[in-house]
Amino acid sequence: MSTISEVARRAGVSSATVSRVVSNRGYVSAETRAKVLKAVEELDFVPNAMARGLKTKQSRLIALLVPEIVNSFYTTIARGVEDVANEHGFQVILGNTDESTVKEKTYVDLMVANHIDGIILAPAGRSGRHLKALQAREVPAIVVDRSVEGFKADFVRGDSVNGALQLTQHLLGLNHRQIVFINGDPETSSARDREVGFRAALTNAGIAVDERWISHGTWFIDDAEARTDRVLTEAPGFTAIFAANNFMAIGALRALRRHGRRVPEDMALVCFDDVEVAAEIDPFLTVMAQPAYTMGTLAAQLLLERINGRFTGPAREVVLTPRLLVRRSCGAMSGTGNAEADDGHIGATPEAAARA
Amino acid sequence: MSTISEVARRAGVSSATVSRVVSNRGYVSAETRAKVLKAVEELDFVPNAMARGLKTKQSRLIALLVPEIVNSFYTTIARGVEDVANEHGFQVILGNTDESTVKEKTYVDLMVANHIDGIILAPAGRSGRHLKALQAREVPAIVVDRSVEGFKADFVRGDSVNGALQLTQHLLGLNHRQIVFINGDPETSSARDREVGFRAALTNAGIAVDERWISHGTWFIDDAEARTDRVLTEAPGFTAIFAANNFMAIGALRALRRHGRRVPEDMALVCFDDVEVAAEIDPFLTVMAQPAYTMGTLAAQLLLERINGRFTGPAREVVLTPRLLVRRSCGAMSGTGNAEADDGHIGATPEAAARA
DNA sequence: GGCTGATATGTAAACGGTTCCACAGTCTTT
DNA sequence: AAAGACTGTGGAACCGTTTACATATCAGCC
Repeated sequence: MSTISEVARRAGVSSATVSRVVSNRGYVSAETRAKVLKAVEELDFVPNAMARGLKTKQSRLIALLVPEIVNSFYTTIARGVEDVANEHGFQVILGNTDESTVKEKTYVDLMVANHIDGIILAPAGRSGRHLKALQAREVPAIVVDRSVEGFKADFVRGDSVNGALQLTQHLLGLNHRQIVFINGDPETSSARDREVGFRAALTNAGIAVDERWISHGTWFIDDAEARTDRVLTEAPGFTAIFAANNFMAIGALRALRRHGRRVPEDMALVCFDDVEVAAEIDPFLTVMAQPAYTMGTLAAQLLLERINGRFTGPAREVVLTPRLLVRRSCGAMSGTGNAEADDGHIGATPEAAARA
Repeated sequence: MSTISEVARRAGVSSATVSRVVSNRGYVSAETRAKVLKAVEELDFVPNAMARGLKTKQSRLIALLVPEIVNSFYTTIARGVEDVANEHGFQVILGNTDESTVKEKTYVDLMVANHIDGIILAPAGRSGRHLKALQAREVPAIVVDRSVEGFKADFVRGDSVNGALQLTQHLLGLNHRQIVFINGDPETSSARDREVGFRAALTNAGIAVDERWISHGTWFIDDAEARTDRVLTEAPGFTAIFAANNFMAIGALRALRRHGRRVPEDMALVCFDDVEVAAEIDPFLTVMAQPAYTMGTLAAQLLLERINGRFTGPAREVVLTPRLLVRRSCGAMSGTGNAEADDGHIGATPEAAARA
C-alpha cells in the first residue's frame, strides 16, 4: 500500500508535486510529470480516498437507497441514476433498505459518515425524522417514487393518483364493478396516492366503496398474498383485483392460484409498475407502467445540479406520467380474435407486432 | 458537522475520552460516559468515517460487484450477501459493472481507494489483470458465478457443466435432436462451462454438433435476439433453443416472436437461471435454476472468514448444484392433461400445487 | 506506608492526502 | 533595466479520528 510520500521519494520530488500530478491541477513541468507518473506506475499507487476526502470534504460518491433491490422497478431506476452519474464522473453506491426505516437510517448514517456528495432515496417510511442527519449536514438529496414528511428535497415521482384513477377506470370500462384494492404500506405516499385515485374512480362512477375490499399492509409479496387470501374467503363477490404494485400483484396471483381462480376468466388483475422481464416472456399482466429509467436519470440530474451548485432554489417536484399497458390479465383482450394471446402459447402477440 | 473535539469541549473532556465512549473501548467512568453521550446527542455527532478509516485502516464495508443489476439472479445474490454481512455488522455497497471490465476496474479502484474490508465480485472478463490492485493490497476477495484467470480467490459457483448437460439431456429426452445453443460471452467461465455441458450431452447421445447452431456474443438481451434472429434465417431446421441464461432466453423469445414461431409448439426453449417473478406470474420457461440466494450467503460467509482471519488457507471452491425446473416452454408439459398449463390461462398449475 | 494493579483521563503523534504560502527562475512589457 | 506575470517546486499546516504513552487516583494487601 504505497503512499504519496513513497511515490514522491521514488520520483525525487515532494509530495505536493505528486499530488499536483495525480489530481491534475497546478503547475508541473512535463519532465517532472513523467517522472512522477513512472513512479506511480511502478508502485501501483492509488490515492487513499479517505485521506483525500478528509481534506477535501468530498468523495465524488452518490448514494442510492432503494427499498427492494429485487424489484426491477428500483433496479431500473438505479441504472438511470448510474448512467447519468458516471457520465459526470460520479460513482453510485447502492443500499437496499428492505422497506425498513431502521435499515434506512443505518445506511444514511453510514453514507453521511463516509461523506457522500449527495443521496437519492426512495424512502421507506412516512416520517423523515431519521433523515435529520442529512438535513443537518445539508447533504444534497433527492427523493424518488415516494415522498417523506418533514424532509425538504427535490422529488421525482410518478403520478400515482392519476395512474390509479385510469387503471381503475380501465377496469370499470370492462364492466367490473366489484373491485378489490390490495394496497401497499400506507406509510408510503405512493400507496396513499394510489388509493386516492382508486377511490376517486369509483366515486366518479357512482359506485360505493366497499371497505372490506380495500386492504393495507406492507409492500411484501407474502403480505399481499395473505390479504388476497383473506378477502377471497371473507368477502368474495368481487370480479377484479387492483394491486398497488407489481409485487402485490404477484402475491395476489399466488392466492388466486391457491383458490383455483383463473385470471382473467374468473378474476381480472391489474397493478401499478411493470415487470418487464415477465412481460417479455409473456405479456400477461395489465399494468400502469412508470418510466423508471427516466425517474433515475432525472433524479441524478437534479442531484448533480444541487451538488455543483448550478441550482440552489427551493425544492422542485417532477411528476412523470405513467402509461397504461393493456395485456391479458384484465380480460380486455378476450374476444379480440387474438388467438395467441388467448390460448397460452407464446407467439406473435399484439405487443410483439407493435414492437416489430 | 460537528467533530469529536467540539463534542469534547462541550462535555468538558478530551477528544480521546470521547473516542473511547463512542467506540466503546478502554476505561470510561459511567459519569463521564453520560456527559459525553449527552453532548453527542446534542450536537448530533456522527464520527467521520474517513478520518476513522484513515487511522484504523478498516471500514466495515464490503463491496459487491455484479455485471447486471437488473437481472434478478444477481440481485438475489446481493440479498444473500447483504443479509449475512449485516448480521455481522458489515455494510454492503453495490456496484453495477455492466459486463464491462473497464467499469469493473473503475469500481475496484474506487473500492480499494475507499479501503473496503473485502469484495465479492462476479467478474466481467476472462482475465484478472485489472484486479491486481486487489491482489497487491491483499484485499480479501470472493469470486462468484464466474471465475477469472490469474486471480486467486475463493470461488462460489453453480455447476454449469452438469447443469447444461442435464438441461440438454432433458431436451434430448423430449426427442429434440436439432438444438441451437445461444451462449453468452465466452470470456466468462460460466459461458464456456455451459457450452462444455451442452456439447457433452450431444456427443454422449451420439449426435454431431452443428457449429452453425452454436453462437457466442455478449450476455445482453439484444445480442441474443440478434443471434437468434440470424440463426432462424440462416440455418433453420432446429427444434429447440438452449439459452445460456435467463436474459438470453428473453432475447431468443423476442426473435422467435418476430418470426412468428410459437413456444413450445414450433420451438422448445430452455435456459440457465430462473426468472422468479416471471415464473410466479406464469410458470412458462423451463430452466436450470441456480441457488442464487445461497450463493450470496455463502460468498459472504467465506469472505467474513477471510476478513477476520478465521480462515487463512488456500483458495476454496464451492460448487452448488442447480435444479431443473420443468415448465411449459420445452413442450414437456404437453399432453400431461394439465389443461391450465396448456391453455394459457393463469390458474392452478402443478408448481402452485406443489407449493401449496 | 509503600507497592501493585485496576481504573480513569489527557497529550500528542500518527494516518495520507491537499493546498496555502514562500521562493526562485524565466519571460514579457514598458 | 526594473516591474510584473507566469511557471515550477517544496515546506508545512491541516482535515478528524485513534491510540500509545504518561500521569493520577484509589483500593487492597503485605
